[in-house]
Amino acid sequence: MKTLTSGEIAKYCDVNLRTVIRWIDSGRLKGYKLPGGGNNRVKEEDFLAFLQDNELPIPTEFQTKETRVLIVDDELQVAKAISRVTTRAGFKSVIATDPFMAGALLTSFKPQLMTLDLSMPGVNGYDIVKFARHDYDDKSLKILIISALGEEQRQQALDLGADMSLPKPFSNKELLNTIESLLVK
Amino acid sequence: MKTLTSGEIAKYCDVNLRTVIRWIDSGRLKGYKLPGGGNNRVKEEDFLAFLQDNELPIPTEFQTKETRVLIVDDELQVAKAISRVTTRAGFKSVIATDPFMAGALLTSFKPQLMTLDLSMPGVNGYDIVKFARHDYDDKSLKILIISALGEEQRQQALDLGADMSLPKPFSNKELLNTIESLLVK
DNA sequence: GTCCTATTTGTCATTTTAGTCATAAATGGT
DNA sequence: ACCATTTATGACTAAAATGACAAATAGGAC
Repeated sequence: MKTLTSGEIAKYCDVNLRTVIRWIDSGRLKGYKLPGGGNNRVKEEDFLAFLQDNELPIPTEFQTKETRVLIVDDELQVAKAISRVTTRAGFKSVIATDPFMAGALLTSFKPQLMTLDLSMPGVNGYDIVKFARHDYDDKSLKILIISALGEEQRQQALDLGADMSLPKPFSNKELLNTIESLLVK
Repeated sequence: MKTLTSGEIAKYCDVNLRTVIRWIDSGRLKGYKLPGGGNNRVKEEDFLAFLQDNELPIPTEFQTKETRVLIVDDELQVAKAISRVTTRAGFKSVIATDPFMAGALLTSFKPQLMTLDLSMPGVNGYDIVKFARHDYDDKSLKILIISALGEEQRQQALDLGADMSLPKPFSNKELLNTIESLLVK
């Protein structure tokens, strides 16, 4: 069970240490004292409850991190099919049907996984993989290639840094298995 | 996460503390209350949003020192020509030659100004303008249309929310004057 | 322009809360 | 056991909240 010191809470809430101690002493923030001389400790769950009850902003470290999936495919039907699977699996899913939106969503939505159709008009899918691996800051992004192109082209994308590939057409089960295998940490 | 007190905001906005508290209480300025007895805190980002929304002057402490320009043009020669002018004028300049990069750089580089070529293969320039005006958070982004298309098409982009347009070809002087007129605050 | 009204902002006194400082104690690591 | 860092505490200072009221401002109507 993770606990926090008064000083840590002070930093998280951007207030003075003295203030945090007063919150604890007054009972507004539930905590307990160590035997030694009375240093305070607060259970993480109590801290979170405290933040919620008082409508304080929740530090990014404590935000429940949902898993986000970005689906890049110019065929809306295909994209929606993928989205249905990922949404049902509990992932927050967003669709980009053109390269501009793909770029915009990648850097703003910051997904943990991106499914990428290689054959989109206007942009080379390989370039997107290259970008993600060289000029994008989140190297942990998983890239799943979904393409009707041959094995050879899909392999090329893998060589550039994509994590897996799936030929079109695919079954929902295949898709889900592949995605979940990529997202286990 | 940096936060501000009501007093700090009062100083920044050169208004009375009482007034700031009323702004927060009325919901005009988003903030939250500390558990103790209700001292207010405002997240820095909320304060900046508040300043922008109400077109208040931004204190020097919060001003972004450099001005960033994103140049979207699939013709690298043209893009570089624009970049030379903007860089020489002291702006940090970045080039996107395809729509994916345009999207990625718009949301990560967060430029104050974007020059946009309307006729790029793969994506409709109008859609980019629409995105910037409807689904993008920084409404203060200036959009300068640069296009060889006719007056009519450029006007259409302006109707969608672009700030100015410049026909191709253009002189460096024209370009610089236009950009600087857009960036004066 | 003047007058009127509604709204916003500022002032003041008071109470409460938060921050500062110095000192002592506890904690974590070696 | 030792040391560096962090925390607790009390006393004090600074800052913020609040209500009541005054002043300033904006917008209409004339």
